[in-house]
Amino acid sequence: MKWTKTLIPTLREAPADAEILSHKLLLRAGLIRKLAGGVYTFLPLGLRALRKVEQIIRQEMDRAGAVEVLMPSLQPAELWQQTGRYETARAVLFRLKDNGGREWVLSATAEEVITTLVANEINSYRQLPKNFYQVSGKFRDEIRPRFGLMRAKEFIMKDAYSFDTTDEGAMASYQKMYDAYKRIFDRCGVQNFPVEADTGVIGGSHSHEFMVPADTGENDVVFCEACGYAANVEKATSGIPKTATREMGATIEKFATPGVVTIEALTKAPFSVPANRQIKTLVYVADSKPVIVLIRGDDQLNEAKLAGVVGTTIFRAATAEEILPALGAHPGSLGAVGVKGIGVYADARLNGANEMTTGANEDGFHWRNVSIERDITVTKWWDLRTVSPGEPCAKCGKPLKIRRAIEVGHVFKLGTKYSEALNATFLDEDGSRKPCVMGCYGIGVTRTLQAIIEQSNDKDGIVWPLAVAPYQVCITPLNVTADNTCMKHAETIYAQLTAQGVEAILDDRDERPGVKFKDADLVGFPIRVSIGEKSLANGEVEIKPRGGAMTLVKVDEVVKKVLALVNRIPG
RNA sequence: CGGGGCGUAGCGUAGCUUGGUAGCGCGCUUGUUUCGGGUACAAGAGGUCGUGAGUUCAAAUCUCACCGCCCCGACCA
Repeated sequence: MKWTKTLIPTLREAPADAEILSHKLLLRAGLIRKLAGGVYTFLPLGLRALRKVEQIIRQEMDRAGAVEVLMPSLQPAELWQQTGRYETARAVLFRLKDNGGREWVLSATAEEVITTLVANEINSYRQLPKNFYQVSGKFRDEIRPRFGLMRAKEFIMKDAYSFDTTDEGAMASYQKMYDAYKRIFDRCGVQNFPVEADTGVIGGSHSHEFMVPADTGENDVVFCEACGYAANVEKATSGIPKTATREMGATIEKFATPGVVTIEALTKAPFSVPANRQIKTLVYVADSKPVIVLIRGDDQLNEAKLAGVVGTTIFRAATAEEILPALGAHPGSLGAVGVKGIGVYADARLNGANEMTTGANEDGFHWRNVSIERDITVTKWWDLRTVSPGEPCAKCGKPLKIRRAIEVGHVFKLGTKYSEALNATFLDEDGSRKPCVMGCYGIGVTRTLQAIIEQSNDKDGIVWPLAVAPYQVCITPLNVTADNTCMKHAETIYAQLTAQGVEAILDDRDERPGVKFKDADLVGFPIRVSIGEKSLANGEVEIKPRGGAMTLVKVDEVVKKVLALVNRIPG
């Protein structure tokens, strides 16, 4: 490809609406342009890089035994109603009506469609297991698109769905995908690691997210350097001790605490109750019903864990106006002592705790000497607290750390939720009809592309891993007039490399060398071959790996050297 | 949706407080120059100042509404 034939609109300055480095580089290097918030056009170079990522994904999915299909983006609303997700996923679904008034949704994911297909086409255990995948546009009405491709309203996702006859089979399918994901991200040249992930309201124990470490990531990952434990903070647990149980005896007692409405205030004189002897009482509204959440005064609630126990993600903190009639006091004086008729979910760390202090549901009063077991009716004990850095690892006891990361992939064992709802059943060997055991596996393709850039750059621009670079080699003649020797050599080298299957771009712009070098660095081509009159006088041209040192090679050796570089660099 | 901020040429921005000729850098066009890391000089094109209403003799500037965009929070590949 010749530079002047394609479109590479590089920018010296980044548009003001780009905040993080990878987003700025995507724009500055001329890879994408914004059409609207969270909606982007891929320009020729961006598309080439995207296709590289997709191709790696396809190869590894095929290798893992999955088969590619392509499902429609337009899906009938009834299908989503059958699984209940028309309501539960309402917030992110793009919904529309055709001119006849029929309701549709734009594909946010494809469990309904693929499960319907399997329900219709697969009848026997002899046809299983199967794993179908696709690479396609997905639409989510994100509450807040941000960071360019990181969180977009329209994006490219690889989604795969496995169907097995047994739980063990499903686990094997899951493991295949887990292994394939590791290979995919490694081949993309991006640092990555799997973490245990929250399974949300579907439940189950098997879900991993693949993370790319980055300070601009939207996920907090808890990890242990000593034993390798790693989990999304939404899921992570630690070996932190439970609250000490003291000698029983003290009787529950109400005391006046005028004006004290925070944990912090109660730790001070004259009360001097340490935060770890207080019970924090939070009120949430889940599925329009109030629920009470109890955690220790010095702990933080983890809302993802709360979602797991209340069985819905549709919840929010209750307002003071809702709390007053329910409990009889304002936030700051709340407690669960004697409360009945409202669900009370207590963090496991409080199990067995006594001589605790908590609000009395009477403004300006607290209880002391509360024994949870004796004084509070707990609906369910559950892990509800958020792990903090430095807490001991539950497996090995060493201190845990937390870091930010970008989620690029997610593998999930689904079970039979969808196959039951949509009747994806098969006849087993013994003649009995059973629902398929499913798994689903997603990779954010466009997000992965940006994560690679976020991780792989320097002050001059992108530093593409060879495997995903839009072009492997940029040939830069410093003089482009047609009869000039630089240009003639450039054309020859370009033709030879192309004939050898190397993806090369020839910068035939009549620009000053500085401009060409800056642009080549900004775009980040892994190898640059520069052809100038000075070195040509010695029969030499330059080879410079991006971010590496330049070497001079004889003109007739350059193709061989470049081929060696292209083959040596992993990918 | 809650909180904060911003909309002036393709990009980055000044001007707004205190109303009166719309300015600068980059990019773009033409010419000269330069020719190994964003050359220099000159000439030029390019603007509904987000949209609409209001106040005023006069609005980029003041008021109101709407739209769009960005950041923090809830959602997720």
